[in-house]
Amino acid sequence: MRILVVEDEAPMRRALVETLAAEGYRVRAAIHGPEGLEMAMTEPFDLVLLDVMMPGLDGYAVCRALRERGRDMPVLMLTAKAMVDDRVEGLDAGADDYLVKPFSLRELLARVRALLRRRDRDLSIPDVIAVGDSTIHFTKQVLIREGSELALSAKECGMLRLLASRAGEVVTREQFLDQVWEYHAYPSTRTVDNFIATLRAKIEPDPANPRHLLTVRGTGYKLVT
Amino acid sequence: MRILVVEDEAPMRRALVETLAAEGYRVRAAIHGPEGLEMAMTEPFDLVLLDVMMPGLDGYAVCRALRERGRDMPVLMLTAKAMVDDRVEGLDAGADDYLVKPFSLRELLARVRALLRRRDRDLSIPDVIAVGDSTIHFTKQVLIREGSELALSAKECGMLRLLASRAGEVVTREQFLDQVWEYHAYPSTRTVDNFIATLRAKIEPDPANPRHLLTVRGTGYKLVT
DNA sequence: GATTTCATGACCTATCCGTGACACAAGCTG
DNA sequence: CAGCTTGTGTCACGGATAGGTCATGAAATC
Repeated sequence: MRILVVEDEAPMRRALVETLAAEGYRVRAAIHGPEGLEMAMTEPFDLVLLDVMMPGLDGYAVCRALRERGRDMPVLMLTAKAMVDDRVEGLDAGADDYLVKPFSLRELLARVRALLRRRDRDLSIPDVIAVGDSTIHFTKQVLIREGSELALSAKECGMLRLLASRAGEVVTREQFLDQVWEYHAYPSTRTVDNFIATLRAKIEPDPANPRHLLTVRGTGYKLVT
Repeated sequence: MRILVVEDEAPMRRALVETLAAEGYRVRAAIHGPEGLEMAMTEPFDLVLLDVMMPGLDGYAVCRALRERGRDMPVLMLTAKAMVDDRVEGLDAGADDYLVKPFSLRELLARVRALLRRRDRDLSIPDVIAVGDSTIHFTKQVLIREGSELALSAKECGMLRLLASRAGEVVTREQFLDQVWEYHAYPSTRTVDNFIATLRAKIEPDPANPRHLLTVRGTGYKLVT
């Protein structure tokens, strides 16, 4: 398996290359966006590891350019930010997965393996989804029900996105905190419950008897569309 | 779960030990690198909490020494620095996760839980399994039989997961309590029997004559798919 | 500085879990 | 084979606990 690493910071680049090479991957490295794009266009790679924060052409731009030119190999973004908004930009740009710095080497390898294993599965979700009689527009951050438009806050939107990406599956409170909240912000798990309440008030016809945003006692919540 | 704390500053060390102990973890502390290394090599720990900034043998060196000697328990680094170079050094050294000071104790606990859980997940079984004419979805926490969907409680799901990961083999009541229940909860072994009964009611066509969830008298239970 | 958004704690409720009691089944013993 | 013993099935009740909800305050955003 051939992997392209695009990372401008030398120590991190070296660490990535060495780690991946030690696992038996054939690794090549680019030191900035344009070089990475050039290499990805002219050589065959099975996966691209892309730092978001680079001077000049950043990770998003490189990824977008790749997709526009028809390259569909999985792209794993390395970002210092965990906010949903950034993920949205990355997903729009065509990234397949994210790794938030600082990350462990094991985690990196696990993600790389996962992407290579099921590379043709589309992890992104549509920008517009239907839940019951509601319609949710993620980029607009609104929910439309019975003709009226309700605004969704950033966290509400992030929670819905996570739930929708794993529709029918149980999402734990810790997973919400990991994925939706900032890397360093760790509110109590009760905060999650409160957001569920406000989401229910907006989505459910009868919030006291939820039919879409279900509680799974002892574990978390799940979304049934 | 046993946790080793290696931290030279007394107030921080005390805070860590007390917080973790209050959560029910069995905690031991070392006041400098060599002592921590010695303890980690001679006693069994499930996780190591390692301060980076210590006089003499620093956290990176301790971590690297542990890995070189074959210890592979998760290591959580505590660092005051968020610089890339330091992260890279930590990755090289074999750390699994980072906490950048100052951090909240809640965040600490969340990361500890996450690291400990990651190990349990390696009971790698498929997300969907078939038992008799039932289908079990673990991430959805449901059991489907004859077209209808039955909810599984957290404990029920955990017991099934353990049984399935060792299909055909006998699982003792003690093993159920160890793996499925939380570390500080230790109910009587009869509780296990009760859960078996409710599982049979959901899985078995004729619960009085179990064909899949079999009793092994004097030992425990086993799952035959 | 006003308004929206987020975080926390307290109180209440529903329910799931844990226990003990009893009945019954399976082994063992003589 | 009868009787004893030990282990398991089942049931119902009480209590612990997780989640719903609300009010309050902090923080961010404009």
